[in-house]
Amino acid sequence: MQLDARKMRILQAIIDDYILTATPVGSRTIAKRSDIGLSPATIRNEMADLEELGYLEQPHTSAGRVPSDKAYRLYVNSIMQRAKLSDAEVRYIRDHYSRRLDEVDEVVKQTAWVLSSLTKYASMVLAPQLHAIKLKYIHLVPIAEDKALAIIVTDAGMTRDSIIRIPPGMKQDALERLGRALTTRFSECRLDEITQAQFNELSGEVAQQREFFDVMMQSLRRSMTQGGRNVELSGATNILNYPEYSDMERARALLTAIEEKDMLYRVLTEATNVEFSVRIGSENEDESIRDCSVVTATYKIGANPIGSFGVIGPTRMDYAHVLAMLGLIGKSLSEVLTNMFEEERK
Amino acid sequence: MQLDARKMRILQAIIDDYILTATPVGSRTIAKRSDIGLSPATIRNEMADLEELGYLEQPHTSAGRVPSDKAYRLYVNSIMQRAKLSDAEVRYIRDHYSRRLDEVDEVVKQTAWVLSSLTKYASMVLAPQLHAIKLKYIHLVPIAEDKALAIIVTDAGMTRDSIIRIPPGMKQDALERLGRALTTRFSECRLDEITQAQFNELSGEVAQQREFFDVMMQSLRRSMTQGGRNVELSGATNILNYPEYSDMERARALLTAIEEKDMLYRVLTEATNVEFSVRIGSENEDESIRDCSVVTATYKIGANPIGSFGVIGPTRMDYAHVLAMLGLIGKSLSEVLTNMFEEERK
DNA sequence: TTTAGCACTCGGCATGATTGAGTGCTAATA
DNA sequence: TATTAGCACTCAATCATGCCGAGTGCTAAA
Repeated sequence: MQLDARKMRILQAIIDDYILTATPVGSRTIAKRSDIGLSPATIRNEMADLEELGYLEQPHTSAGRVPSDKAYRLYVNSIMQRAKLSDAEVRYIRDHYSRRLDEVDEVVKQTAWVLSSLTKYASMVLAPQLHAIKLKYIHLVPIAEDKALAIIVTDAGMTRDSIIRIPPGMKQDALERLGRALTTRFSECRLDEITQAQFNELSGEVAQQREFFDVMMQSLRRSMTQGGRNVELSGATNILNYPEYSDMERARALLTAIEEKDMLYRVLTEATNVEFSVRIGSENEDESIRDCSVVTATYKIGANPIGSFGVIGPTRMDYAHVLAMLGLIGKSLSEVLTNMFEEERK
Repeated sequence: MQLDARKMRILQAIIDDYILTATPVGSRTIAKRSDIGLSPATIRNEMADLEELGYLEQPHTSAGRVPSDKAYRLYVNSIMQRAKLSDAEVRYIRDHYSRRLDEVDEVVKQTAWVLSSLTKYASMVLAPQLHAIKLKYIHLVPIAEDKALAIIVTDAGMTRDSIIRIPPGMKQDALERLGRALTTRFSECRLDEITQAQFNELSGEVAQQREFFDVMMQSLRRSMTQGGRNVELSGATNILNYPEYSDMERARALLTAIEEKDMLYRVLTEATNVEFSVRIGSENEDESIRDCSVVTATYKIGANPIGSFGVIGPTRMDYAHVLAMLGLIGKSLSEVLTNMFEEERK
């Protein structure tokens, strides 16, 4: 069902106004806008049509109209124009990412903070899913009679290490051979996809070291997974500023759901598959955020999408603006993280 | 100014009632309690006295009385009896700490969760301040031509390691000598107290390696400090359940202050000096929590107090009960962490 | 097809009366 | 002298009431 141009314009005007004011908008308000040039009565007729088509809703007779989720969806898909960030915004973001940042945690927190303070919505950042990154080398270096250092180097130039106990009697050259064998077998594999089963496929001398292998993988995997389920949150209380949450019960329900983080983790991991995602109200899987919108974007290390981040806010969100911000922040975040690991490689 | 026994009993009755109901308590309510045996009129006289002495406050004429901060202080210091946890509570705590927990982060999160879900207040846990822990050994082990592994072992049996580049031409035995020199000099020192100045005191061959030392210390310190400023938060939205925060403005102000975490970090680091601490309303340094109470306790690794944790809630908090919980949780937390690092030593 | 006009709806707000919990004071009582 | 009953008074909370204004739908005229 295609809407004619006039209905489109009226709908857009209603959405624009509602995003700004959060109060149901009436026919007079729209009529007064210079660029429409129709009387309230005409607008009323059109509005009645739009309501019938499911784009508008009336909280009660004698109130104005409110855009429905369907309207926002149409807005995001067809009406909305790409927004441009203000100079101040661009500078703010640039500034925050040009600072010295040398801990992943810090960058993640920073991002959450920048995002929530710029958008005034609740922001969330999924920590990098390092376990999803690809292996390049495994080195095994003896450091004492019964201990060795296992070092893995990944795709993106990141290294992780871990001290492990080695079986008595294992000599340096055996260790080196094992390292090489593992490297040829598992190079290009994702760390979380390396299983015992795959190890068992290996034969010869290497196959003897199964127990040793298990311990090593567990230890390495742990140091990669480190904080991988972590969701950094910022500005959750921002939502208390929006009149749609002036009702305590609603506010509490949403805040509680956000604070739990489980749900956010679900939403964000799913969102790691698409560069940008917009979920409006009832489009959300999760019950507790069916009256909010969630907008997310992904970030990368090198060329691998490795995590996602975004905001939660009322459905009358300024989608164009938020998307523009997510774009720039995602770019900056990816750069910083990529540099961080590249540098580690040296 | 000592209160006579009867005033004491009346005050206690008022506090008990107010903690339960959060509504100003009147003379009739107290008189009806079987164990007092006085008429409302008498109680009124006593209440007037207590008000004059600063233990009670009246929100307005014709309302009942509300205990003042001073009253709670008296209650905590002199009236309150040591509370006993219910079997269910003890079991709940025990259960949560007997699970397999092998990441510090996890234990910290767990603690915050247990605390907030049991108390129904907002809970906070300061991550272990590992930089405050004492050094035992420094080992330096060559692993490649230009790289070595620096390993430190602490007091509590914890180890941390870090790969560092070594100056060209440095041989294995020189490395070992340096390690020994550093160990004798810095054993028993806190990691965050080792400065370049102290290094400069060293003389001979070792003193040549100043740059190398700097890099190493920085790298080690970073891996110890890891997450040290972190404050884990849980159940912040619990405070929305208390009628004292049914006013949106107040609720938002408090939630925002809590969410910021800076203030909590300040409060908790300070609280790491005393085993238990109770700060009632205006006793709090920080403006934003002058109408709450903060109760904290410390936890240890081995014998070293290494962090603290606690709750934030309305001043009419059930102090005795909360303190009992903090006691048991602190004990469990200390045990788990101590085991964790002891085990690492093996 | 558009618009002016009109009757109608309904939430929000100010007003005012009522209620009830609680107080302080005074005078009687033990 | 300490306690208590009685009474006048205060004040927040609650509820009914009426009014206002923003907004609608419908009809008839342009």
